[in-house]
Amino acid sequence: MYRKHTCGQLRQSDTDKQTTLAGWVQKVRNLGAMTFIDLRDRYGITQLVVDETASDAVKKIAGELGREFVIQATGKVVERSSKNPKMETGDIEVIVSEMIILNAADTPPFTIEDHSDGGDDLRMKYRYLDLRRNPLKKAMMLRHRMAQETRKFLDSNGFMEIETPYLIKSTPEGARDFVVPSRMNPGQFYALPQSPQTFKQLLMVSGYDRYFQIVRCFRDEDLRADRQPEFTQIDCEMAFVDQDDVLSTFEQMAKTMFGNVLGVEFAGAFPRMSYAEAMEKYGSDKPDIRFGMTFSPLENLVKGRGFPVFDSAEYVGGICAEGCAAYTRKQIDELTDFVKRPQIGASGLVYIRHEADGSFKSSVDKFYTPDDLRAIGTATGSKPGDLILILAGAKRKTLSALGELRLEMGKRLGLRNKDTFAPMWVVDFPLLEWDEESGRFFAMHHPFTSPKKEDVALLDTDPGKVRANAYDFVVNGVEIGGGSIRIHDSGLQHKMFGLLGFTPEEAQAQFGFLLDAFRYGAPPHGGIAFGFDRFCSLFGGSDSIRDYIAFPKNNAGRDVMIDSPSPIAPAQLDELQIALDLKE
RNA sequence: GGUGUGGUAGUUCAGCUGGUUAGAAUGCCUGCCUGUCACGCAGGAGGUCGCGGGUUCGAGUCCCGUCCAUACCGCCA
Repeated sequence: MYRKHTCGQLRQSDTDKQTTLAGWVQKVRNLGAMTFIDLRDRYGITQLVVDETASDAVKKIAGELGREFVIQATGKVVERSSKNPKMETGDIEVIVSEMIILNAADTPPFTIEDHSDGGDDLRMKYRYLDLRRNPLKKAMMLRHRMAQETRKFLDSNGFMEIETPYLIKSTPEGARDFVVPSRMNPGQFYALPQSPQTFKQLLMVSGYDRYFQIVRCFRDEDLRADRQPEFTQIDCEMAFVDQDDVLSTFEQMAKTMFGNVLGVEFAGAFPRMSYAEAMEKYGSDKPDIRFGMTFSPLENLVKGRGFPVFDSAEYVGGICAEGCAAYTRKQIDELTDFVKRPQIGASGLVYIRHEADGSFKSSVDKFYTPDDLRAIGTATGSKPGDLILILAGAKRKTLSALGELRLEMGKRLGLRNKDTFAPMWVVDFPLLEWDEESGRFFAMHHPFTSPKKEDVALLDTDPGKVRANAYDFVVNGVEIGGGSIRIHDSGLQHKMFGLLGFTPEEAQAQFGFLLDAFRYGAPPHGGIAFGFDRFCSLFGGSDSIRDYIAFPKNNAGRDVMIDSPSPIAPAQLDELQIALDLKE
């Protein structure tokens, strides 16, 4: 037995006990005739003391210790003469009588402390050392806790955990697939799943009417702080349900997780907002509703006064930033630069100061009378001391630019507190999205999403107007989950593929298994998938999901620790009958 | 594919309009130290200024290219 207690376990009540601890040397403080050693493991830190009572052998070993040596120490637990209230084990220490080095260690390239001196790439390269640090340990524990709460909730609500294959079939829709060559079928490739979508639908056909899986998914697209090429979903599907059934079930799951993991309770139901309303009021399909500052349409008030920018605009909208009337010229210039950045793409920013004395001053005084400005103030709900910010232009683009400006102002005004959670459902997404470039419709969610019953007739006349039984779970402006009620009728599914530009033959070749299955008794069904990594980072208060993944990939999709991806041996390529034809 | 930011000691960073031998902190090594817990004190070692080219009497500093990291846009049904 290597240890009797862990390094986070001993308390004053254990005084006089004989113990053996094992762990990593966090710090050695040699005061000459006595040496203090902080011994660390997953559970905490306990102070060891080598004093004058120690044998020469123990003293010699104490002198040889370095950071991160793995040691085992035996001794008596005693109350400290000078306690450390900052440590959980700070009331006691262990007077060492025996000590052995289980494994010496090279000096680590960065400090294993809460605030490490290591930079990101270095810590990625030595991820196994980074994981020894408290912040990472906490993140891993949070993830573990959330996975357990998920399983507990779904299990107790009758969901079955069923594994679906990772080696599946490449499909043309959606993200780029990762592919895996098949040795036994030369020239043919598996694809790694972007999600187990079709398999969970087939499970519904099989009668497993409540399924879930905490499952790895793969997408070969460029990375972001909140996007990894392999990521984890809480993937769920239910049969004999409508949209309300799915939403209420998973609203309950989310509330259970908020409650059990964070101790955060929500009084009423999560708000539900249509996609159309989210776009009109927040300029986003994932609004951050921790704060208001919603958009006010202003076309009717501003057009026809000779200001060309507004007169020619398809859309003019404003937000009211509370208490910002005193913004300096420099601050407003900063905001102008912000909205003019190519990523946002507005051509300019108009402001109206609602001064503390009730008067109005604007950057467009030349075109608008005080009464005009007052009317805009009323429309945007401004009070004395507020600043009204107005963007104009093509509707879609301007709404999203105004949305970015709103988020920026929310940040500046401290309205986006990480400890505040504002969950919501966005519903009634459009079924289809027109793509100018390829001149065809794409499924906004995926091709298996059902249209709203009352909109089905529009499929033939105006497909772009059809709303879907699709929904997203959004918290604090982050899309945490999304799903839909699926098509379970093979006729409707055929029609959908047709709208997406598939010939019947192509549809049969790509999704024949699903269309076939629907002919053998498919129940009405629908489901949802949560981005588990994002869920964890939301709970942990971080914008990056990498902190919640034990071994993440870097910006270029590389694992710098194991140095992957990497070339493979010619013999391996030969076996796969693959020849490389690298450009450049 | 594009834009921004960064790359200087093991590590985190400073280094001004180009100018003597490139600094600090921390870590590391040596010595001293009986109550430390960010221990303290004294001393020491440690640098291809990412890489390549250019401008210049002279480049860590300016210019061009390139690589790496990172955030975002495109992309992500």
